[in-house]
Amino acid sequence: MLCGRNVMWVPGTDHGGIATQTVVEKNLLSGGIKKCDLGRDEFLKRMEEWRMNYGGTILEQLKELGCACDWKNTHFTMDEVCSRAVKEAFVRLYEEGKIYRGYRMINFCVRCETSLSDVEVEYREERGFLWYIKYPIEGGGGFVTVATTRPETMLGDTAVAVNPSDGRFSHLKGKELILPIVGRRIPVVFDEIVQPEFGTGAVKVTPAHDFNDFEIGQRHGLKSVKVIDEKGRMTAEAGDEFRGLTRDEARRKILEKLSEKRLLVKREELTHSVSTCYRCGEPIEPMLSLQWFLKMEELAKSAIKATQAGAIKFYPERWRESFLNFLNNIRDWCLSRQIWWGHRLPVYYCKKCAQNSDSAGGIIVSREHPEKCPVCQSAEIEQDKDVLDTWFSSALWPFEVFGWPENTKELKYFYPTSVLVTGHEILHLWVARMVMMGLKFAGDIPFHSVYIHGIVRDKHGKKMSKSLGNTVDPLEVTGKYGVDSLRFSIVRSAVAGHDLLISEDDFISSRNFMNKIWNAANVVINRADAGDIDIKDADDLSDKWILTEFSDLLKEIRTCFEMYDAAKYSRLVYDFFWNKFCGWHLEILKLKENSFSKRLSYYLYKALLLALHPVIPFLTEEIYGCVRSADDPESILLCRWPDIQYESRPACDEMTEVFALIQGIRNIRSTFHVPSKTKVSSYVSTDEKTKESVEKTEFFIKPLASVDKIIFTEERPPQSSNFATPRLRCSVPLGGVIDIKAEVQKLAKEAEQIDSHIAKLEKLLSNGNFVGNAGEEVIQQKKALLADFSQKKKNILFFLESLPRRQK
RNA sequence: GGGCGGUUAGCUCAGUUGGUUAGAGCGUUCGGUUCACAUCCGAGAGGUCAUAGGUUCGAAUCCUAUACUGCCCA
Repeated sequence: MLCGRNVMWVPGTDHGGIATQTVVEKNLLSGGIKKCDLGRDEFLKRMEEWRMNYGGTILEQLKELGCACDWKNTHFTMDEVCSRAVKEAFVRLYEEGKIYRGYRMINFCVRCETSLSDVEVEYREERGFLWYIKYPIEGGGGFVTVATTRPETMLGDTAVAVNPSDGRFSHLKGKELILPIVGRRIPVVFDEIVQPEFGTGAVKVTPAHDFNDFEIGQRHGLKSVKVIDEKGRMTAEAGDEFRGLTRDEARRKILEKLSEKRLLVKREELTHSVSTCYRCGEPIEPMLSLQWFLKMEELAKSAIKATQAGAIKFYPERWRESFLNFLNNIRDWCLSRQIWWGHRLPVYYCKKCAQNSDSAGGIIVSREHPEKCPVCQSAEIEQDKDVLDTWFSSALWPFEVFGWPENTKELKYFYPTSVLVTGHEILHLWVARMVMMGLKFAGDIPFHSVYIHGIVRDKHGKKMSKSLGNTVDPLEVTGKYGVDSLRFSIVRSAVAGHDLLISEDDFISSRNFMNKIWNAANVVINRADAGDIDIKDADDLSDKWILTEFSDLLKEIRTCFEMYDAAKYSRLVYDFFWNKFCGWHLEILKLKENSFSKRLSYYLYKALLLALHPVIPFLTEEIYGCVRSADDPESILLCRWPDIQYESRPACDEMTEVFALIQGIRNIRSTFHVPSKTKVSSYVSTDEKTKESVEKTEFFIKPLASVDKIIFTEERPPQSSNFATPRLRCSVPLGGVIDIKAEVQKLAKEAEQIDSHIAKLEKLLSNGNFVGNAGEEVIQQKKALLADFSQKKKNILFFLESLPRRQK
């Protein structure tokens, strides 16, 4: 809203480490080039080229959509400012002992050839098999049958585990088994984590390739044998005959051999969840690996505290739970990635020191590339080959874009920022990390509000995807329907917390609305007048009504913005503009000569342009150029948000009666197919006050209802169709076309409906509990409603009694 | 397995702290070439608010259970 506050919308992009590198690698591969052929430096040049060509696409789209970003402050996570911040943050965390290097079980994608953090892993239900394999008991006491979904990992087994409470296996205490094919002697261990219901109740333990097994291994002091390498091939430790095979090849060979040895008992179909890489979809290979980690517990605690204190609000609120749940169960963050595209770790190794001491020796973490080792002065220094997780740099975004670690003017002014708009799928990956890093480095939360938007889907609710062919190219839509239509369509269906389904029909509907706004401008320009007005001078009933309605609208809109409810806002302005402003106000304007009313219409239209501007920027700016006066600002962007406060409830009540009269007559005309050219007469019986309202507005009632005369009389003319409101009776004589029987039926049906309402209300109002418990306002409201119904009933009864009774 | 949503008109959805005669858009039916707009105007039809209980003077709204459905986490 144009309220005169300083706002900065920082646009920018991240480098999308794994995803971007994968795309470029694929492109190169289609030309027969592997990244290793190019070497790191040359490959990074290609990456940079690609980024120059495509990296700005999303920013161009934002521009196309008319987003009011501060383009001069555009950032990229690998630009100078951000890179400096990343190094600074890493070094500080290392110096505090929060960043460490260690052997841990990590998720590894053998296709992307890199480690992944926990949050970068997705689970997918897949149909597979559960194989039952017999492991001979050492000393010839029979077999133990284990069940596994991944037989190829058996080469790395270092134990078989059973639940200690499972009586079926108590005889195995202290026994050893012979690992088939390999021949290794492995112990039977007893561990609570084993579920007796799964498979046979005995599971193989592969500490180097399974998170649970790793823990079992830790508890029972088991060895880890790594049988799959970073490329997804079997290692030397898997044995000579398997070395170099892919996981699938190894699996086939093992199953064959087991079957030959009659150790394969059976195979069952099983649907199980497979962990996959969130970027390429390949199954994850959990493995033991030397990586860099960030300790999260303390960082998470501060974020939890801030969230629980209400410093950060979520829209919709329920995401707060999901957010806290993540923080409460947080694990250390694996920061290193074995790819080339990204921020190289500011970590250096002194070869000499490393040789002379254990693995922790020789590590230098520094903002600058060190010339020589601070310990041994050797110049044989090598930077770590890995790069940082992209999200590490994204996590610093809210303050790095303002020049952190320098305490710049912008940082002081704009931090903490106000609102982050994002999708729920990166609530953990990005939002949580920004909050933690913001608290850690900028000393405060990065934003007070997080708005979670839905995902755009097609009209059947399917996620848009290129393979399904149901994607919508925004530029195609804007070319066809205009940017404003696209914006309006999306915003109108963007109800917080819901995915939005959009289709061609929505764009058409929005386009029609744009057309309506444009056409209304014609009416205003041709029939209304520019010029100053004081709304307090409003005297005309319909003017007072539209002013009240508009004032109400502005109030509601303000609430919508405060609640980040853009969908409701769009609906409100749409409804007001189309139905109230165009449907009634402009139609009435056409019939007026009053100079105040003409100026008011012009004034209101201009204010409406402003109210529509946030979602319809281009069209409103265009029309503004046509309707602005010499004193007005040059652009609608420079205008103040309209501040119209006006209230006349009596005028609204009177207009309600007038509208009901017009609609009642139109209804009758339509029912009897009276052509619009044919004028009818209307006989109205009403109270003195309503009579005055009708007289005041007769000049538009007549043309809008196609009525030539309005006669005030108690009489009901014969051969007429009739309708009633609480305050008036109206009869329209139509001669022979009237079917008395149908007329009676119509009125009787309406009377019946009213009776049921009256009965309910009477019951309610005679209930002592209601009168005792309900608020005074509600009671008055119900009484008024009952009075209205009773009046209307009376009016209908009048008609029924005066109509000729025809029995049968 | 744990957690969080959703279920309202043919379709897509609104419905704020319990009190409106349950609404909108699209679709549908009928009628319209009045000089802003057929990308339009007017009028209508269409809902036992998933089901079963409960709380309450009063439930689409709160509680419990069930069914179907979606998402997240393990």
